[in-house]
Formats: sequence, structure tokens, C-alpha cells
Amino acid sequence: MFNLDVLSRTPVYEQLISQVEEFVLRGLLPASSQIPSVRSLSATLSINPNTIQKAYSELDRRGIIYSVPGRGCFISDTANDIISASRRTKLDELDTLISQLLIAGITKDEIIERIKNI
Amino acid sequence: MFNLDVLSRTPVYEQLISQVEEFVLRGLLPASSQIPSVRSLSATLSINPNTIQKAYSELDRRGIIYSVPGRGCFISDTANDIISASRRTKLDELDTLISQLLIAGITKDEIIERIKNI
Amino acid sequence: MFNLDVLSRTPVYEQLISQVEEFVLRGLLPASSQIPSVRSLSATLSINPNTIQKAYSELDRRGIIYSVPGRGCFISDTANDIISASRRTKLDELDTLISQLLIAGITKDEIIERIKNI
Amino acid sequence: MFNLDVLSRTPVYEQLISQVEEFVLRGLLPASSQIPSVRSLSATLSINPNTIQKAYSELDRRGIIYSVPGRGCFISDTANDIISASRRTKLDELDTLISQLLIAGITKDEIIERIKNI
DNA sequence: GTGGTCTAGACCACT
DNA sequence: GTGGTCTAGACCACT
Repeated sequence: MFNLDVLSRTPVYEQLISQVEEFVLRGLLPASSQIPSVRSLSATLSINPNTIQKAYSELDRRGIIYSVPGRGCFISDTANDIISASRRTKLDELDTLISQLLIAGITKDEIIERIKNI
Repeated sequence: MFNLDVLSRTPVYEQLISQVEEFVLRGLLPASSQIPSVRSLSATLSINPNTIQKAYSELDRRGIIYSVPGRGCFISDTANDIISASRRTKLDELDTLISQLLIAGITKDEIIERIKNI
Repeated sequence: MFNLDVLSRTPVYEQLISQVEEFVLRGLLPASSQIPSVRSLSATLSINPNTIQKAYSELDRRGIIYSVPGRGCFISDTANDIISASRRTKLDELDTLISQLLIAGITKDEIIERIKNI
Repeated sequence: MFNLDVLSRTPVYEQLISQVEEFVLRGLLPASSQIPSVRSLSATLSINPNTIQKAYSELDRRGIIYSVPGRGCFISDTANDIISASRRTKLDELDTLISQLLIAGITKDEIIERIKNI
């Protein structure tokens, strides 16, 4: 299900969050559906359970999943909305920031070049 | 001195702010030097004095110029530092935001495409 | 709602800013609540829309309201915090400045007399 | 000549700076006049020489005195102007800050009460 | 002369 | 309808 690269510069728990979000947006993880438990995912992916827990805690904090002690973790009803809103907000912030940079005399080409080098 | 395009989508007062900043960064407007009065610039550029005033107020608020009622407007001692720091901060914010967008599953190409269309 | 005195030495737009802040601090304008539109307030108070706009722009710049073109102006989630922090900062600056004045040989009585005459 | 109180909450070096300034403003220490050496003042006042040095360094940094290695420290030609300008600047800052506090809804009485308690 | 505030009113893009 | 920008021009206090 999940495809993590432990050698990537992007932290594994961020990769996991991204993939859960991606699955929700694509309808592969609908509201109320259960996601793998920390322990099973840890075993399947050979990832330290603390890393899985860190990703799940962040998803829970953002209201994308909710955990029921003793039962497991489930996709919330508002998950799709929250993820969509979050991306829209970040893209809006990007537009605002780019506008400010252009006003500050930094060209689009300079900005794009910088992004390519991240 | 200043070169404004009233037909541009970028507001005239923002163009003026940018150009004052640019001149400061290039050393053409050193600390303590006086910039044209609201009225004289209004006449030279054929721009309403209110528009000039709006740009000058913003520059004053940001500490780049200081205006002395009855005397005129002057480049502050800290102008260069403030402008440089502001640009650095904005570029840092850009890096942070791009990282978050990448984690959110938006690709560099999508981001660059969006920037090109601003 | 708002109570402005056009004859006061304090500019009308500053009076308006103060009163919005006061209402926020007192909980009369909670986060996300909409404030009157530029035009409606202009009509109600018989104040030019540009003056209202000036106050709203400043409140927006400070993060106390956010304006959505075409929709209206709304109290931000952080409005209360921003206003409180700003006041605390200004009082701290006052303490520092007073200390420097005392060191410079200016007495408390002279300072208080000066304040009374502002 | 100088009258320092080691028990005061105001640091001794600040007391010394204040008194040099006061003497300059009153014309008791005219331009080019020599002030006591660090060592002699340390002995006369029974103050650690480092404390005297700290005050002199600050006065030198502000252009109020200049030290000639091997000869001693002297009041600069611009001392009086610098001290006067500094006090005027601080009083201007006070006016600005008080105005902002009043706009922020804090009353003169509250400000004066706070100052009395410093 | 200078900057700062304000009125009166137009036009724009956007919801 | 909404906010944002801009023109045209008046009046103020201050240098």
C-alpha cells in the first residue's frame, strides 16, 4: 500500500503523511475506512513504530484521522475537506509570496531557478 | 528618475515602492538623501499626489524613509539593511512553503507552471 | 456601533482602528465575524469611503482583519493576540525609554508634565 | 567632582555617564577639556577601574569624549550637540510612543501611574 | 514650500 | 454586492 524511501532526504514520517493524504484525495481511503495499525505497518514496511506513530499523531492533530484506543485508526469524515483546504491555502500563500517577491524586484526566472535547486 | 507604467496590473504605488528600494540597494539613494517631494513627483510623473503619498507612507512605515512634515522625505540610515533583510526573509519563506507543497504531493513542475501564470 | 469625532485632532481613521481593536479586546467582535463593508460604514458614519478604506487597510496589514475582495472584511483568528501583544510591547518600550530619560538626567516630574501637555 | 552611589539600582557606570553629560550641558566641562584618567578616578571614588573604563568607552563610542593614548581623555567639540540631540531624540520618541499608547486606548493617567512606579 | 488627512467620486476585478 | 486603486482637489499644521 505505502511506498516509503528511507534513503530520501524527505523524512519518512512526512512521506507517510503525504501518501495517506494522496490516497484520501484519490478516494482510495474513504471516510471511516480503517488504516493499518502502527504495529502492522511497522512490520510490513520495516520502519520503526515510533516513526509510524509520529505520522499518525500529526494526521490526528490535523483532523485527518481519528484513533479509537483498542480498535485502530480511521479516516475522518472531514479528511478530504481538510486536505483540500490545506493545499488551497498553501497555494494561495505561494501566490501572495510570489507577488511580494516580484514587487521586491526578484524575477520569475530567479524564483524558478531557486525552486529547481531545492 | 522613476519609471512608472500606469497601464500595468501592478499598482502604481507598488511600482514606486519597488523602484525606491531598488535605488537604495544600488546605492543611488544613500542614507539621509532627500527624495522628491510628494507634489514635485506628482507633477513630474503626472501621478496623483495621493498615490505618491500612499507609496511614501508605506516606505515610512517600513522604516526605509522618514518623513519630516514641512521638510520632506529622507532615506533612513537603516534603509539598505531593512530592504536586504526583508528580501532574505521572503526567500526563506518561499523555501519553507515550497517544501510543504512538495510534501503535500504537489510537484515542482506544477509549482513552476503556476508561477509562470501569475 | 462606532463613534467617531471628525473634529478631534486624532485622525478619523486612527479613531476607527482604535475602536475596532477595543471591540475585539472586549469580545464584541469575535474571530471570523464580519465587520461593516467600506461603503455601508461610509454611509452610516457619513465618512468618506477612502477614510474607512485607510483604516481597514491598516488593520489588514497588522493581521487584525483579513479582507476578501468581493466578499467583505472579517476579524482574524489571531486578532486578539496581536492586539494584546502590541500593547504589551508598547508598554515595554515605554519602560525602556523612561529609564533612558531618567539616566539622561530628566526627572520623572518633567516627563509626567510633558505627557500631560500632549 | 563626581558623586556616585554604589548602592543605587542604577549601574555606577550609567551614573558616571549621566554626570559627565550633565557637566558638559552646564558648561562645566567645555570642549577639549581633560577629564580625570581612569586610574585617578578609580582611586578617588574607590570604584573598580573596569567600571570607569566601561563608562569612558561608552562616552567615546557616542563621540562625547575622545581618548589620546598616553595623554588622557578629552571632551569632544561636538559633545554638547550630541548630548542635546540625544535628549531631544529620546523626548521625541517618548511623544511618539505616548501617542501610540493613547491611540491604543491606554489613558494618560494609566501611563503616568506606570511611570511613577518605575 | 513640506507632508498628512480627508472629501467626492470613478473604475476595476471578483463573488 | 465587495474591496482596491486612483484621480482631482481642499485644508491643516509646520519649516
